[in-house]
Amino acid sequence: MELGLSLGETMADAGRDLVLGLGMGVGARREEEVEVERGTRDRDARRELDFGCGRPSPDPPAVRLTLLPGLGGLPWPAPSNGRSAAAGHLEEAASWARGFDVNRAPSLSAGGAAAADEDEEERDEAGAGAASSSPNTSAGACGGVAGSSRASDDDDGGSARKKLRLSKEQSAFLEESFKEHATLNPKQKLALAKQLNLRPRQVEVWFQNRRARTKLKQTEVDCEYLKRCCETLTEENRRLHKELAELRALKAVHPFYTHLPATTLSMCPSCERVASSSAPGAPAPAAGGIAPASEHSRPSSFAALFSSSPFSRAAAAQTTQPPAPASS
DNA sequence: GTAAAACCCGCACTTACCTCA
DNA sequence: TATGAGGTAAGTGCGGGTTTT
Repeated sequence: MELGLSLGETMADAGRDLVLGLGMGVGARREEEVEVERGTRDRDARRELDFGCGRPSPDPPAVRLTLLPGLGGLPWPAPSNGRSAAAGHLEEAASWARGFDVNRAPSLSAGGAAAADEDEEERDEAGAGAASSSPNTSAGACGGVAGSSRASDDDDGGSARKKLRLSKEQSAFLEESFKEHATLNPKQKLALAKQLNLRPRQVEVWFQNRRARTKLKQTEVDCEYLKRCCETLTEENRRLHKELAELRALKAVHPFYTHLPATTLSMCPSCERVASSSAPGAPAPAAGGIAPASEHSRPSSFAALFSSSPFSRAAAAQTTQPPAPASS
C-alpha cells in the first residue's frame, strides 16, 4: 500500500474521503517484507530480485523496476528490450547519473566498483554482525573499512562530514523506487545502490528520510483535515443551538406543540437528512401532519419544517392573536 | 522448550551542510 | 556580500522483532 501523498489532491478530496492511515503502508507490510527478506537473504538466494518477489502485493502494479539485471557485470546494465517506458526512463536517468558519482572513489573501474559493492554488501550484512547495536562503535562503511550498514561515512579520516547532494536523476530514480516500495530489503537496497552508484547506506538513509518526509506531510494533511472537521462541527453546533432557540420560542408560542405525537426527528450532521421515527404505538408522523422531509426538500430548520405543516398553519392563525400563557 | 544475548532494522530526533531569496 | 530560512543527507539512540546460543 502506498500513501499516495499529494497534498493538493488530498486536500481536494479531504472533505469526503481522507484515509487517516499514518504509516500504515509501511507498518502493515513490514511483516511480509521481513518474510520476503528472509527468503532473499544469503541462505536463500534462489529468489531473483524483482521487487515483487512473487508474493501477492496490495500495491497496485505501478512502475515495475528491473533492478537486478546482470549484477555480475557492469554496475550499469545494458537496457533490455522488454522493459517498461518508466524503467527505460529510469535507465536513462541512471545512465546520466553514472557520470555523477558523488561518493565513490573514481579510481574504481566498473567491475571493480561492482566488486567493491559486493564486498561492501558482504560487510554490510555479515560484518554488521560484528558491529554492535550501537552505531557509534562501528567504523565507516566506505573506504574499505569494515563496518555495518549503519556506519557513518567517515571516509576522510574523521574530518567534518561533507554534505553529499544526490543528483536530480538519482533522486528521481529513488523516488520511483519509493513509489514501488517504501521499504527495501537488503538485496533491493544493494541493487539500487549499484544502479545509482551510491553506497547501500546512502540508499537506506534516503529511504528513511523519505518515509519521514511522507509521514510529516501526511500529518500536515491530517491536521488540516481535522481542523476543517472542527470548523464544520463548530458551525453545526452553532446552527443547532439556533434551531433549539427557535423551537423553544415556538413552544412558548404554541403550547399544543407539546401534545404532538412522540415523534423524534433526527438529523445526520454529515448528510443533513432528516429522518423521523415514531415511538411505539404512536401515530404515523404523516398522519400527525409532520411528514418526514425528503432529502431534497429538507427545510433549513425545524422551525421551517414546523411552519410547513398543518399545525403551523393553525399556529400561524393563532399567532395573530396573543398567545395563551404557557402552561408549564 | 526456554531464556538470554546478539543481531537487524525502522523510527524519532538531531546535526551539519547546502542552496536560495 | 552577509544572512537567515528551508531542505536534506547523515549521525545517534532506542525499541521491537528475529535469530542464535
